[in-house]
Amino acid sequence: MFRGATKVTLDAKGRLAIPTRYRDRIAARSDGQLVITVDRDACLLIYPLPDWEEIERKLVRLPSLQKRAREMQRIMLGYATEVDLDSHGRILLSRELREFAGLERSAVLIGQGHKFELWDEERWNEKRDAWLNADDDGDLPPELESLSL
Amino acid sequence: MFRGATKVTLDAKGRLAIPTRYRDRIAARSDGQLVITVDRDACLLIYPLPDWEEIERKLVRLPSLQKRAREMQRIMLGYATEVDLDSHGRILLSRELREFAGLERSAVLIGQGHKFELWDEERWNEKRDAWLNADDDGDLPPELESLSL
DNA sequence: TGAAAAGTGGAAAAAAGTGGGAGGAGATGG
DNA sequence: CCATCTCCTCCCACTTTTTTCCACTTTTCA
Repeated sequence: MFRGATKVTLDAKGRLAIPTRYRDRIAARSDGQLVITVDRDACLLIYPLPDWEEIERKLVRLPSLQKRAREMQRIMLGYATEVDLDSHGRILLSRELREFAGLERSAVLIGQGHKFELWDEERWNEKRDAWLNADDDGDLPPELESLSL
Repeated sequence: MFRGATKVTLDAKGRLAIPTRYRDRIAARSDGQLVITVDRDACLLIYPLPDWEEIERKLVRLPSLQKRAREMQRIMLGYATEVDLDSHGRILLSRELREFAGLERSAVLIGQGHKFELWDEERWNEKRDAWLNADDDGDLPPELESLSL
């Protein structure tokens, strides 16, 4: 399980150092191979290669007559880029991916189970605050209401 | 069961000494491994690893189509950070977590059953006073009204 | 009041992050 | 089709951060 939020910085060439605590797991799972694609919420998704391949199989099987499904497929597959960790544990984000997610220098890497999300720091803070402050008296899904933390 | 409120101080590196009376129980339950994440009320939650893993299982099972559920999941999993007690019973709080909870130096550690809450002292005092002074004649949920203390 | 335990801070060593430069592949235009 | 230029990639070196370990201070309990 990937967990936890880490502030990261992109250098002038668009390189991003993966936090050390994740590297062993990535090396073990996919020998340092990752796939990056885009998400609806203007962030990037980063998967170890085998996990991505599973997603990909599901995507391809989507009924391609449905408009929404085709759109999803086009976008997620279309942006999916395979990258390797360099000798210092960094990955290179293509210009296209950076532009899509509005990434300049400061970013936040969020562990989400079997994948990561990468956000421009400012966008992340805004979204997070919006989610936290959302007033949801009464309209919380029952599964969530009853979840005692 | 963790109980009681303790004033604690963070040092310049963001380290926090766990009060001694809890250490044996933490060592027994999780060999000194804790998971820290964030709460909606701008404080941190601290769980022994096995207790957190149970929460995590529940979170992952949430219906991921529901927007609110996904948001909760993103934030709680996203901030969840695993830490170990050092040789002096201290844990290190990452910059990200400290910033989220507005933690500087003075903090309050609150025992809450199977977890702890960690508050910036000033925020805690304000919130506590606000809760105590809240006037809620009649609009308490029935579960609470009928609870005889 | 003294001894022991806990709390606190700091220094040194190790590791990670960051940036720059050289070499090479591919693109572009003559 | 070749020459040249640009962009990308790989590698090295330096800086900063993190971690670990130790020492001193403060508190607690006998």
